[in-house]
Amino acid sequence: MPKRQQQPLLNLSRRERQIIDIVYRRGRASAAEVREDLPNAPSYSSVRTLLSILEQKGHLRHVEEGGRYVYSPTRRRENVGRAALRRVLQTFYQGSVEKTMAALLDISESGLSAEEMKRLAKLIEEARKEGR
Amino acid sequence: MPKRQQQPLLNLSRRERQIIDIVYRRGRASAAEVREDLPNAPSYSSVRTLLSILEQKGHLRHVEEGGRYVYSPTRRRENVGRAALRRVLQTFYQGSVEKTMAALLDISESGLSAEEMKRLAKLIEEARKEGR
DNA sequence: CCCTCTCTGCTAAAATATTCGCACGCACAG
DNA sequence: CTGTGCGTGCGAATATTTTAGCAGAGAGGG
Repeated sequence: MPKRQQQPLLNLSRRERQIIDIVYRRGRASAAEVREDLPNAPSYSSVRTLLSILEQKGHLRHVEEGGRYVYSPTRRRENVGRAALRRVLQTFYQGSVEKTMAALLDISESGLSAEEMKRLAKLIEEARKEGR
Repeated sequence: MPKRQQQPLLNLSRRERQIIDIVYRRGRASAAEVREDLPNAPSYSSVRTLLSILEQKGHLRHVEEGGRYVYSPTRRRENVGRAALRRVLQTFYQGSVEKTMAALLDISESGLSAEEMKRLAKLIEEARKEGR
């Protein structure tokens, strides 16, 4: 059985990380779009090179669309997000889900709608019932 | 006003990131301890070099203790954690606190105690009242 | 048909990061 | 006092990352 690497994304270089983040945020993106979002954007050429590398490493795939390449992640956003959450949880909140959630609530000054609050309360209630 | 960099930690190289993560997890650590936790650990000498660099960049500080250097983060774990959370939130959950929390609950198969559940429900309730 | 624009693949230089060896200082046991 | 163990700082080789230039292909306007 091939040993699965737990956190492939943690092995990326700085630029690679920035780029893959952008692709995850957007869902899919062309080289030009990625470049738009890059801080201290290098040349178009450089961006393309990095995208190729990321594809070669298996993190991205592309489809041709109107003559240009549009990239998207190979791993589901959901799974990668979970891994990232776990890392934050362990690194900054000593593994405490409660602490992390408190921080999360704190972040959202922008406001959770009453609707969302309700659904969240329900989620927690359910989790409790399931004895998790 | 000096322009404050939003995410200094995002500008770190791979090794630097690994190391600073370890220091945050442990709270404080000597070069030897950091080395223990490093995947594919390089020589002790290399670890020390990286620690110095991180200190020079302002991410770590050290105190001498029993003749050796013990490093700790300069920025509060709390703040850095929040920034990291924000990033995950934006990158993988489209900025939805609700989605992120759902994922967080999902992660914690290990179990939240009834106590924790209760406190969480309360937190959410409070947030709601505050109309956030 | 020809020119122009935008894209890709390939290649190589430049910049950074990563690694480690060596010399020196200090504490302590013998 | 002297040798040994452990830690630091410095300097430099090596490896990786990052950048960008150049040639060729295809689409579309005039």
